[in-house]
Amino acid sequence: MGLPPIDLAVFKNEGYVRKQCRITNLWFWTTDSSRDTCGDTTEDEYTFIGAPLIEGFPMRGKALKDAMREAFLSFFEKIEHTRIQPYPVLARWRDDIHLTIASIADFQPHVTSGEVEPPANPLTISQPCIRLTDVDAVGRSGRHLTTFEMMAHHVFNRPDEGKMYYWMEECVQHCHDLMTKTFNIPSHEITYVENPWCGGGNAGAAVEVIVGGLELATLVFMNLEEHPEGDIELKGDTYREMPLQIIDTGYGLERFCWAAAGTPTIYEAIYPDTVSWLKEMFGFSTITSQWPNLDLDALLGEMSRLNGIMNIEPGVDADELQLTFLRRLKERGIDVTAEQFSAVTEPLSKIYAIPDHLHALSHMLGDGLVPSNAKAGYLARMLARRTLRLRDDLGLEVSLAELAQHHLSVNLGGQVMKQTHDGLLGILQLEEERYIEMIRKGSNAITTQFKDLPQDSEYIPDEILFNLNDSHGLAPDMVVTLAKNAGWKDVRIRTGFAAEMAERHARLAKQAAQAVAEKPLVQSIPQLPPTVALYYEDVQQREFDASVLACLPLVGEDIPEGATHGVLLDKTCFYPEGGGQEGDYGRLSTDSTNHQVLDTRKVGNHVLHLVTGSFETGDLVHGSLDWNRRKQLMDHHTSVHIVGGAARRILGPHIYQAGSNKSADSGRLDITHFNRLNREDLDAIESLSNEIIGQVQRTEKTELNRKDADKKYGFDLYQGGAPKGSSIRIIRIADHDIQACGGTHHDEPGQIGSIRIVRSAAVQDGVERLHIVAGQAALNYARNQDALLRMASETFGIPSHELPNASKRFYSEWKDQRKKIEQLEAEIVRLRTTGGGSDSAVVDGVRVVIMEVTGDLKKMTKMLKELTLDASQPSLAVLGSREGGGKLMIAVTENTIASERYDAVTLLREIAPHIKGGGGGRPTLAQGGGSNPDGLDDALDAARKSVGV
RNA sequence: GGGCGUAUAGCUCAGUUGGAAGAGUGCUUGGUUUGCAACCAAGAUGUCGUGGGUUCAAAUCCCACUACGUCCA
Repeated sequence: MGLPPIDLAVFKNEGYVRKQCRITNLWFWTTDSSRDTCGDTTEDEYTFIGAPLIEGFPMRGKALKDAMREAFLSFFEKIEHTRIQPYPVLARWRDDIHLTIASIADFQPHVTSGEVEPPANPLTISQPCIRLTDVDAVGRSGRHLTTFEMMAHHVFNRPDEGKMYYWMEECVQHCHDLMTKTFNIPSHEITYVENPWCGGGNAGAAVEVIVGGLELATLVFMNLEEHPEGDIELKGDTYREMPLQIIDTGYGLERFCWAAAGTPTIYEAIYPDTVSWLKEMFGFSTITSQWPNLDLDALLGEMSRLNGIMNIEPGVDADELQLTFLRRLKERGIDVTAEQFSAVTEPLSKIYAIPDHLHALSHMLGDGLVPSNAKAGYLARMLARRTLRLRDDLGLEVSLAELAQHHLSVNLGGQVMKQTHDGLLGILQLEEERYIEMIRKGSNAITTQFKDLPQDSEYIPDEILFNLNDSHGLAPDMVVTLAKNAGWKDVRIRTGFAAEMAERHARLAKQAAQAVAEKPLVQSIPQLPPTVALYYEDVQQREFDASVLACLPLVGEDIPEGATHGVLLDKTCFYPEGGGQEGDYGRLSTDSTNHQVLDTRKVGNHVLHLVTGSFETGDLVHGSLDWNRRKQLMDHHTSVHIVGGAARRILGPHIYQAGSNKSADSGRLDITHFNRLNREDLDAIESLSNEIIGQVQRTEKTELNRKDADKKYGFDLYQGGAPKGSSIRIIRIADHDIQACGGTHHDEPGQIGSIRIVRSAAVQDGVERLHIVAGQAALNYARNQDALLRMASETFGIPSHELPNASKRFYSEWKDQRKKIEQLEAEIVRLRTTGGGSDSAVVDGVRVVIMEVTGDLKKMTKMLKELTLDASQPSLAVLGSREGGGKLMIAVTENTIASERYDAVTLLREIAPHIKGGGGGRPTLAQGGGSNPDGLDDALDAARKSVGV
């Protein structure tokens, strides 16, 4: 069974009739009984371009958005909806998405699952969203955006608890009233299309609101959840009703603005100042003035209309697409040549995309995101680089920071964000520098990789393009530009390459997605009540009595050596590994048995003690913690919070925890930051951290439900990642650091003693790892450092404070002396070979030197250079050494009678057997070694014999 | 989270199948010219990122680490 028709009284009262679309087959409601398309098809063109459908909004840009948003929100406020402030665009409360992609994302997963109360009910909101999936179409299509605001009214009904606010009838009525009364849209311009929605395991009936060919809003009635035994079938899956019935609406703020402005594209409605600023900078008027008869607004308007009804598949050939456009424009009375078309639309599509990208960047960085080469930060870098390329393609002489500054003041009205404006511009300045560096390096990579490619080549081999893109960040069309500058005048990309590269990336991503599931520690956990956690009530407690509920043999791979069983108790003060804090160790004992606890883990709601033997179910056990370890873990965990807060105060509001680990030896804290940290930064953070230890008396630990926690502290609370469940445990160290955390912490920060930041390392670009030691570990670290210094200074026989200078001096002396030795060795060779001694002879005009020397192959090479590199004295040299099992090296002077007469490799092969070895090389230089140094004399004799001296 | 790549002179980078460590620029000295720039010649500068391994022989091949870059999710 599918969904029943959406047959509402409100439609009939407003004069609507239900019809089926002849193109999409969807059912829709309209006041025009002759209408046979639903309004959102390949035959329904935009009707509002040049003829606005929403009246009363003469302004443009930010003022228009502000007025439109206010009209929407106050409309719903008047009918009992609570206005909610927008959430950040960085979805910190979720671990499945980086960016807020819809208003409902604010309430997923905990509110939509029914676990947590919504902040208000019903509520209205205008939520800035970012979607990067269609980033390629932005600017080209006339309507695509990466950033938009989703205006919404949401309702969370619980009919089983008697909480029913409103459902379809009222929802559609509100929507219709808004459209017709607030915005004065005539009823006949509005169609309501029935189109069921499903996604993420939920589904429900849905209505699309189409005005003038543009989908302005969607009303979703989410009351179904995926279930194998469900009796409702949608798109191949079965669903059943769920207790929560949610109204999820989405009204596109920018689309409303467009419909009110009637501009050729959406960008002129919402970013008019930026568009004209960039047009002027680019010199757009000099292009259009070539063709005074060209009606630009008509052309762009028709383009948008065509884009609205044409389904442009990704990967479609650009030339072919252009021909289609030209043909269809001509049908509509717009006569434009291919040359005019490209000259106008190409720069414009770039100009349009820039403010959109800046808007997304401003929001992301404004929320404290740091650009990076991985995760969410990469999305910001990608947008920054796209913007820079658009700018470069247009040849604009303006920095990214200047563009952003313009955007912040013109399109965001100087809005205050989490990140400061200076901080934001500074980050973009850095990004531009990296971009320039990437292009510089990329140009080098191109000349290297193109080395074997003839200068008149037309196509670049696929492998080179893949490689340049993936390893050097050079998109194919960028490669073409750079290659042309470097002398390959005719290169271009073959058709279909872009699609193939996308496919290749998709294939690789698919392979990577096949993640390995972790093996469980035990076969299965029996049905038991959750373990009572004593470690929160009193973090100082180290002894307790409990009864054994189950003792299970361990089966997983990730178990400590010696552990055989996992023990479940009714209660425990052993902290299980979690939130980056390692598990407790200790001992469990009864009167008769006594086993070590080698680790503690969490399995569902249960704490599993990994022990060295078995207990009987029902045993009463006494547990005792390895207190030194626990104390040290708490030192490190509380320190990590304190250091994180200190870093935020010293480095800026973008500091966010990207991960952490606390072991007995040390703590690790990964923080987001746009630069490498130097020792001065670390010293400042370290000093502030130690001040906090002295200043803050108590660590405040509270438990709040999620709704109140979000309201009170915001989303910076979730430094350690998105917590599960409706109840949030909050650790507050005065106003210095407040975060949700499930770990064990000192009641008094002073108990840590001292904190040292040992060093920092880069985990990835934009994420810096701080290594921390605290308490006893800090002391141990200092002792170890002392020992290292002591050992080193004992070797030199000097006091440790002279180590830096002494080591510098020794190192440079070592270098000088090594050079001296090489020179002397060469000198010895020279002396032994020029005196006419037994080592040197002349055979038919070729000097022959055969002698034993000391040293390895490297040294022998130097000597050979001395002997054979002088072309005025043709020479053959055979050197032998007893080092390392015996070495032989033979060289002849190149391009002389010596090299004509003698072959170094042949001679080497002839004599090498005497030292039981082999070797090889080139005819003028051969080297080899063996395992019988005693045979060296024989080998050299054999050489003398062969040459005839 | 996964893939790919890079690390060689002060700087920017070549280095072919494992077999003699290179270029450009900068530096020093000398010369020519001189308003500056420039030109010619000679010379100096190397832990081939670190640590292991394979080999007679490693900048080169293998492994680990460190630093950096880049693409995808």
